[in-house]
Amino acid sequence: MSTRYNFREYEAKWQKAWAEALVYQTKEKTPKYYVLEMLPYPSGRLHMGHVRNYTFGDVIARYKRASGYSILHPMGWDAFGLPAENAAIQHGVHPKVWTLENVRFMKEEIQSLGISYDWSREILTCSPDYYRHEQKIFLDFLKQGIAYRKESFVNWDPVEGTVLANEQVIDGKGWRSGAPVERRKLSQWFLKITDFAQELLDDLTHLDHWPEQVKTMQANWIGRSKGALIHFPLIEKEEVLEVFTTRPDTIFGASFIGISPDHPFVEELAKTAPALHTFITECRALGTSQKDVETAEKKGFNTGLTVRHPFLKNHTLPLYVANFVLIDYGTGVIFGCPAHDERDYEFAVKYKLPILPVIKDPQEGPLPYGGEGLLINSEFLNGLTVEEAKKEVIHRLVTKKLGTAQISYKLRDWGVSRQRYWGAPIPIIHCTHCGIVPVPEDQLPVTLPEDVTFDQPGNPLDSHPTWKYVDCPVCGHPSERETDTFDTFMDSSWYFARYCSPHSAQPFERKEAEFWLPVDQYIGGIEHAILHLLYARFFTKALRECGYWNISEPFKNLLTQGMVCHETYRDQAGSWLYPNQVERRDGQLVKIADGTPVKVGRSEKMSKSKCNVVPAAKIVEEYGADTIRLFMLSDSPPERDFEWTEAGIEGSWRYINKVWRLVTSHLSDLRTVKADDVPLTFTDNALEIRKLTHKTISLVTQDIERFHYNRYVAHLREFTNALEEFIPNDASEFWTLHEAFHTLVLLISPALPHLAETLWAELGHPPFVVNQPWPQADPAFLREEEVTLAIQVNGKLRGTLVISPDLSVDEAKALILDLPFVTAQVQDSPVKKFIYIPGKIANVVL
RNA sequence: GCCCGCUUGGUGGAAUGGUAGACACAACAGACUUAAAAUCUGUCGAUCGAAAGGUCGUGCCAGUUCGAGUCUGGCAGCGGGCACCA
Repeated sequence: MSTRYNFREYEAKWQKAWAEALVYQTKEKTPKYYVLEMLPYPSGRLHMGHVRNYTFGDVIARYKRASGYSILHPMGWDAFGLPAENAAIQHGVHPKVWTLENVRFMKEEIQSLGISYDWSREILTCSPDYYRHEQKIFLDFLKQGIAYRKESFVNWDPVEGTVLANEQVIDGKGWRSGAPVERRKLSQWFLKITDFAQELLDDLTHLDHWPEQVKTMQANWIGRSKGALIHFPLIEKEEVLEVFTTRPDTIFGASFIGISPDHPFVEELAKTAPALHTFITECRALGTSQKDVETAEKKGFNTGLTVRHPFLKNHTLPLYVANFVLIDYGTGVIFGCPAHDERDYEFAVKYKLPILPVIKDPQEGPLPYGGEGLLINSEFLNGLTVEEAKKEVIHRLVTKKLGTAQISYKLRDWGVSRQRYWGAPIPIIHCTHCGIVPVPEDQLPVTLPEDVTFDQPGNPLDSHPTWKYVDCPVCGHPSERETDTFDTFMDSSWYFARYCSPHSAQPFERKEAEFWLPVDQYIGGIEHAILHLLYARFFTKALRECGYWNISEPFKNLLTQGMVCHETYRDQAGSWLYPNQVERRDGQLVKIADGTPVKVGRSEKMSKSKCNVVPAAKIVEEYGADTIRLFMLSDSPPERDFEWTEAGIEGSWRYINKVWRLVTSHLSDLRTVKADDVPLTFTDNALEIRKLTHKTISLVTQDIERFHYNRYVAHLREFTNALEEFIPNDASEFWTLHEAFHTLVLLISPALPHLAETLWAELGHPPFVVNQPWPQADPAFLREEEVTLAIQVNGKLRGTLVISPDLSVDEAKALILDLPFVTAQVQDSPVKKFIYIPGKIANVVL
C-alpha cells in the first residue's frame, strides 16, 4: 500500500461512478431539504470564493442526505451582465461566445470539486428558455400594476454617448472617456417594491434563521419612519411645497426650506433663471451615486422665493435649492432646522442663516444637538418632550389643514431598465397609436438578436437595422420594440423557483415549487445582504400576488460567508505581482524574474486588480479536490474572512494522507472483525476510544448543524490523533478500532467525499459511502463521570479539582474549602459567598 | 457622509457569562535517513524565578457582575453595503 494518497486516480474514479449511478439525482420525497448556493456569475475561472461557497453547501447537503432527507442541490449561471459587454468592446468577442466559453470552463472546474449537484437541473439565465419566463413574469407584473414606467436619472457619458454603471464612473468621470459624467433623465421601467415595503419589513421578524446583521441592514434599507407632511405655501407664487419631516417638533427652529435640484418645481423655475439652470447642471455633474451626493460639499442656491411658516404669522423662510436634498426620499423638499441637524447646521453656517435652538440640551453641549429634551422657543410646544411635541404639532397641522401624519420609507421603487445589449429584452412594443403595448404571450420569447457589433456608442439594440422594427400587435401600425433590457438582478430574483422544475413550459410548476420552497439553506456572500436578498424576497411576494404560488419568503435559513483573502505583493516599481511571480530566497521574498525584493502588503480580498488571486483549478490539480475542500472548512468560521496561505493548503494535504495511512495500515487487522459480534467486555483502552468515538459523533453532528465547520475539522483531527496512538491488542480492541474507523470514514464523508469513498471500499464495502446513514452517538458514552472543576478565590483561578458532577453544593463546599491552595488564600477571613456551578466552577468570595 | 460588521499568541483561530489560547500553521530542538523529501517526538503569549510558583495579558477607555474575550456605553483601526459590478 502506497503511503501517499493517489487523489488523481480516486477522485476521477468516484466522480465518474457517482455520475453513472445518478447518486445525486433529486428525488421528490419527504422530508425534503433544499440547499442553494448563490447563482455564480461566469467570470471565466473558478475562484476561491466559489470553492468556499460550494464546499459549505456540499457539506450540509451530504450531511442532510445521510440524515435521511431528500435533497435538492442545483447549480446554474447568472449569465447576463456587464463584463460580457466589456469583453466584447475590449477584445471583440461576442458576449454570447465569451459567456458560454466561461460557463464551459467553470463548469468543468466545479465538477472537479466533486460537489453533490444534480446537474440535470442546470439553468442558464442568458438562454431564451430561461428569460422567456422572466418576460412572462414581467407581463404579469404589468397586469397586476407592479410594473410601471417613470422618468429617472442615469449616468450619462456625453463623449461615449452611453449610459454608465456607477462602477464605471470614477471621480465623476467616465472610466473610458474620462469625460465628466452628467445625471440625465430617461423614461424607464420600475417595479413597485415600495408597495411591499411594510410586508418586507414585517416579515423580517419571522426569518429566525437569518443573521441579525442582515435583517438589521434590510430594515434600515427599507427605512420606515414616522413623521409629518407639512404644506408650505409660497408667498410670491400660487404654489404649495410639501415637506416630509421626521422632526415636526422642531418646526419653530426652521430657518430655511431646501428643495432638491431635481424637483419638478425647480426645473420649472430654471426655465426662466439661467443662474439656477447653471446650478442644477453643477449638481447633476455628481452622477447618481448616493455616496458621492452625500459626501459632496453642501451647496445651495437662493431662489429669492419665500414660504410662510405654518404657525408664525408674518414669519417667512427662504427657499434654497440644495444639493444634499434627495429627490427620491420623502417629497424632495425639507425644512432646515440647523440647531438640531448636522447637515442643516453646516448649511446654515455657510449661508449665514439663523440658528435657533428649540430643544434644551440637558448637558448644555454644543450645537447641533440631536438628543432628547424639553421644547423651548416654540410657542405652544414649550415645555413638552420631543415625543409630545411631535404629536401636538401634527394635531395642530391637521386642525389647520396644513399637514398630516405620514409614514415614509427610504426604500425606492426598483428601476429594472438597462440601456444595454447583454440582458433579457423587455417584452414591450412602443406604438405611436396605441402607446405601450405588451408583446402577446404567444409571441414570447422576445429573443435577443445575435447579429450585433460594438463598434458604435450606445446599446447595439438601438442601432440594430431590423430587430427593433415590428408591427404593433394591436393596430398593425409600424412600431418599435423596447430596446432596453432587464437588470440582471431580475434573473437572480426567481431562479430558485425555476430549479424546482427547470424544464417546465411555465416559469415553474406550482406543485414542485411549493414542495421544495422555501430554500432550507441559502449560502452566499455578505455583499448580497441587501440588494439581491431584498429583490428575491420582493419577487416571491409579487409572484404570490400574481397567483403563481402561496409562498411569501424564499429563504428559510441564510448563511453569509466572508471573503477569501490573500497577501498582496508589489515589486520595486509598485506594480502588483501574482503569488506565482514571487518566491522565497534566503528568507526574503523576491521577484522570480529579476531577483529584486518584493514588498509584502496586507491581506486583501482576492481580486484581479491586486493580482492576489490563486486560481482554484491549479490547486485542485496539485492537491486534489478533498484537500482544497478541507482547507476551505478549516481554521476560519464561515462568516469570517478566510486567509489563503500556501502553508494552510499543505497542512490539509498532510491530514488527508494521515487518514489514508492510518486506515490502510490496519486493514489486515480489521478484516477479521465481525461488526455484529459485539464483545461482552472491553479493556479500559477500548472503552476510552469508544467514548471518544461517540463523543466525536455528537460533537461533529452539532458542529455541522451549526455551521461551525472549522470546529468540525478540529474535532476530526483530534479523533484522528487519538486513533493514531491506539494500538489494539485484544479482540475487544480490534472491534473498537473497527467501530472507530467506520465512524471516522462516515464523519469525514461530507467534507472529503472522495477519500471517504476510497476508504469505504478499502474497508471491504460496496459503494457508496455517500449513501450510508449518518452515525448515531450512543448516549451511554456521553455521560461524564468525573469533571475538572475550576476553583476560584475572589474570582481568581487558584487551582482545579476533579470530582463527580453530581455532588451537592454542601459536599463540594466542604471539599473545596479544605484544599490547600484555597486555605492558603482564605486564611482566617470569613467566606462571604460560595458560588458553585456543578461541572464548571466554584468561586470562594471573601 | 449614512447603515452593518470585525479586532484574542509570530499566524489562522477555540472558548452556552465560568480553567483564555482547543485544533492547526510557522519557528526552534531532536529521532529516522548516506542525503533529501516524507514521517515521528518535544518546546512554543509576555514577564519574574534555579524550581515550585507568581504577576500581567483577548484593539483602547469606562461600567454591570462573585466572575467579562463574551453583556452595556464611548473611542480608534480595518472591512462590507449605499440602489446601473455581481
